Amino acid sequence: MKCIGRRGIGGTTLADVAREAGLSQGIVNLHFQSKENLFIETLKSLAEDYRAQFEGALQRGDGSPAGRLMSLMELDLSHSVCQPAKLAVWFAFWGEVKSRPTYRKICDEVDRYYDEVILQLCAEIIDSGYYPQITAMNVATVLASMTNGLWLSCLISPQEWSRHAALDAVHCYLSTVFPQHFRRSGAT
Amino acid sequence: MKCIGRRGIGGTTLADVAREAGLSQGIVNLHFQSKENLFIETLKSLAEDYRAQFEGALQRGDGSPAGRLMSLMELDLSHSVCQPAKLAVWFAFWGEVKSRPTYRKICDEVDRYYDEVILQLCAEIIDSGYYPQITAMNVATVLASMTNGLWLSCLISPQEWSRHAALDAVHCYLSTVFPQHFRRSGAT
Amino acid sequence: MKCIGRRGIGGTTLADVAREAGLSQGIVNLHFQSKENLFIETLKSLAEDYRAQFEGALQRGDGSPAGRLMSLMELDLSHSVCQPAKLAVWFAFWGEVKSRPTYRKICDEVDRYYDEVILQLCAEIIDSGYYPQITAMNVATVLASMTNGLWLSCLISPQEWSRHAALDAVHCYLSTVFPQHFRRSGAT
Amino acid sequence: MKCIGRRGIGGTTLADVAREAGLSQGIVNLHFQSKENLFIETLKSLAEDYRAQFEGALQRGDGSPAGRLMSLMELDLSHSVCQPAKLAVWFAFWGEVKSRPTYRKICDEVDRYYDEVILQLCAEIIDSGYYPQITAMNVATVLASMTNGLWLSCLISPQEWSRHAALDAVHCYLSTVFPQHFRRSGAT
DNA sequence: AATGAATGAGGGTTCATTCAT
DNA sequence: CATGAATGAACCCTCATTCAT
Repeated sequence: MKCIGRRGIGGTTLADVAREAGLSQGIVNLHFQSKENLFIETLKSLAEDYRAQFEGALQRGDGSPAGRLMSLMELDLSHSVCQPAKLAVWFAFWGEVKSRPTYRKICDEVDRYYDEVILQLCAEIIDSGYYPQITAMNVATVLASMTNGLWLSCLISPQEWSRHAALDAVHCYLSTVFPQHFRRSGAT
Repeated sequence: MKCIGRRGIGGTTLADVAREAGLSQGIVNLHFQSKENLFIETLKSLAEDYRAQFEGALQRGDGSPAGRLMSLMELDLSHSVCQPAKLAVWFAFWGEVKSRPTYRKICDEVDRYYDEVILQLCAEIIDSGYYPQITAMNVATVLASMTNGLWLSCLISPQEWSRHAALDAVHCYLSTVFPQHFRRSGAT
Repeated sequence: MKCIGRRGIGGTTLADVAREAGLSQGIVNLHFQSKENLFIETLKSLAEDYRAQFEGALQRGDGSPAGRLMSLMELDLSHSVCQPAKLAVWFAFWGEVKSRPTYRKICDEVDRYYDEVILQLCAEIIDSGYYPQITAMNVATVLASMTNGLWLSCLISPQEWSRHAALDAVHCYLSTVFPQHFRRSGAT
Repeated sequence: MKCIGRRGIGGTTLADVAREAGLSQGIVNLHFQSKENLFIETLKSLAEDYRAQFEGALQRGDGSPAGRLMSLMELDLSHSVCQPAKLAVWFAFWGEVKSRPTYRKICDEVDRYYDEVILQLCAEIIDSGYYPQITAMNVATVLASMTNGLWLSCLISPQEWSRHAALDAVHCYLSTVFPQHFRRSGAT
């Protein structure tokens, strides 16, 4: 991941990886069979890492759907997830998704699970309140796409981009659509 | 762009490009000096193309800030912008942004202009209504990041992804934050 | 010649030559048929130029063999012949002589003529004096090789190399072997 | 060196070198990093080889300055140094000296050391005799340039050129300028 | 007579992969 | 298990040469 973050996927050579790991070049192929497979395992590990944090965030909080939803949003905009070095790796893989079906499959799986959980939480929130004009699908779509989009800003203009402003925007949005569940924070 | 869409940036060779263009390999370097420069020109052209459509969308509509804002959102979710083949190229470049400062500069410029216009439109909408609890910044952040995020979904799960559902989500969001300017549509 | 002097023979491209001449690339081949032929014509021209100066030097002076010989030596160490830019071209061709028989033939012709004239002059000098222990061949060999060798010094260490010191060495040599014909100059 | 001798510097390809060495093409760059560096190492090796022979020649002989000087001259006109194949490599590099500062530096170093030693030997000879009209500088200049020039003859007209005639000329010259140290040989 | 866009072979170089040790 | 020298295919790029204009 360090290498991909530094030089991109196309610019990463097995020699780089071996050097970074302090190992010989041969051992990389011995363990991963091929460069392609190394990348796939990297992506899998990246996905698994994210999923673990995701599960952790779900456990945290007061247990209410709104709390868990907020917890997930905070994760997506946390320092851990938003580091440009890590995001660069995600975008590197997304950039190859079109031409590598295997990458797409893994990314798709993460996305699907993410969407599913968000959708479920939104549904629970709507069920436990009175929101006649809102569908869970609409809110879930907005939330899921927002975080992805915010990451792009983080990647492209890292210095100017403020995680707090983003979190503020998310909270503002939630308090607008779900006023009964999310308290209005003072606008910054 | 065809080649990048098919094979990614790393997988695109000058031989591919030349074959696709029905020309000899030498002529590519004669006109573009280097592969790197060819990619930069490609990105510039992509950015210019988007900008042209962007300006076009700004002119369309009834001229009101709300109309223009909606027009931009419709553009971002239009068939023209959302074709996976085109998005693949954008993501291919975003995937390299971290390791190629030149790519970042071009992408950043597009983003900056986009954000600026959206922010201005939101500010005008807020000025022409009564929205004491909303800041233009918050709404602009949500909108800008949403479209980027929706493109990722379009890229990763193209078959399932519905542009209309996304547009619906955007409209739902706008009618929630700006009820005086955006009529509530029937939920899908 | 300018191009060869700057970049060497291997580094000279037809595009360089055309640019230097302020002409199009096509016209070079139209006139010279091929790059190889252009180089051959260049070498021929270089040889002819030298030969013209050589003949000129032979006419100059008082007409005596000793005077003509000295005149030739002065030519070889003159500013016109010793300019590094020109010498570089000669050495560039000599560097290719082994692998290009045509180059060798031209260089050989120049050399042969040079040796022949020098030898003849030395013979005349010996005949018109009393030098029982000297053969014309020996002196001619020394003189001919000296000038070639002095050029190499001029090429390799141009800044430190003094044409006057070289000329001094030549004169010193001649006054030693042919004391009746060359006056001893004050040693520098 | 074999390849350079056969095809010149510009005509030598890495494929040639690899084939000559019985190795793959990749390994050449693995060891030498670049073609340019391969040539530099070649020139260095050539220079070192010559220097080793030079030192060897200095040790040989009776130890007197005159003996050592003659020994060096004999080296320069020896079969080992004068083989056209080797000279071709030297001239190939000299032909590029103008456009390759690195080549010049290496050649210059060899030359400088050579000149210095010859000059010193001449000075010692003059000191140990009575030569009021000769300067060490003059003789050193003649000797140093002669050998270089004789090499050119050897390269250009190898078949006709006789090392013995050249050595004879050198000896004749030395016996003329330093009659007390060099015995007059019978003229050929 | 002259142009310069276009060709395509061949160059140097990189790098995933193999394999003797 | 591990190494790293070696391979060779494929890359980008250069450039002599051609040819329609």
